[in-house]
Amino acid sequence: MATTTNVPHPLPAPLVEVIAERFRVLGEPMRIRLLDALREAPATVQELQQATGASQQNVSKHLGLLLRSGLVSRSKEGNFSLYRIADEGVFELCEQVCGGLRRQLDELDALLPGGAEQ
Amino acid sequence: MATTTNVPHPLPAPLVEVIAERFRVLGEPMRIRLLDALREAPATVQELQQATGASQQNVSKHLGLLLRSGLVSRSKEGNFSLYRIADEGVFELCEQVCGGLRRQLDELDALLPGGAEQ
DNA sequence: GTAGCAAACAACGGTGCAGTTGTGCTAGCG
DNA sequence: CGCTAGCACAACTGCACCGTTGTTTGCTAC
Repeated sequence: MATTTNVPHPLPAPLVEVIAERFRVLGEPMRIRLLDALREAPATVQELQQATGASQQNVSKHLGLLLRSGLVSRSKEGNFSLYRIADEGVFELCEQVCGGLRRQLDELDALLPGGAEQ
Repeated sequence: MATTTNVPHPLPAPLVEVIAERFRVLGEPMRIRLLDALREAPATVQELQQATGASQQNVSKHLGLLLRSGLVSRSKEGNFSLYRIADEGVFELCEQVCGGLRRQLDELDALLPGGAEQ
């Protein structure tokens, strides 16, 4: 368990801003898709462009934001730029979000009288 | 650990949208502050208003969004509305974000020649 | 040097959201 | 019944951001 962060309880104002900013970076489907595409292996802008179906400029723009946020890293390979995941923790974040969503669905299922199976 | 979500690797498009939406809800400092204030105990709009320093309408608006997202729940107590955390998992999310930030800071420290202690 | 490709940068409409203002609704109280 | 308090909802304004278009930079090859 690497979650030894012991966040102070009355969250200091600057920390709140930083946390919110990180969440906001992840609050965009395109960026989630880019991170998901990078999960298997590092990729160039072209490959990510094909994987997401977005334009080159759009992909490059979101990658630049992810780069500034420290979620991905870039390495120039000759004529190409190779992007790779810099913080593997994002996937744990996504999984935890999915866990929360699953919990909500279960609660809704419990409210349905006839049961929701099938 | 309840994080047994086994997210599929090529994330389906609708799931991406849902995940991003949840992140976007958390991508606002005011809402993080509200959740943090609710961490100790359920509270009314007034108490949260004093805790955050925002206007009553603004607090109510963000609480309404958190309510629709299923992160908080509401219970009418006579003349007051009592809000409480509905999904405790958000705090784990915040802690993991803080863990990622800590990792980035450590990497930056390692790059500083003279050492950054003190 | 010139042509060509990959990626980044800059500027621009369009959209969505944050915060304010104003109002309505329900619960308690004299 | 009339009044006040607490909260939610609707309309509005300003701003920030998403995605596109056009252009520029850096590198490779001829």
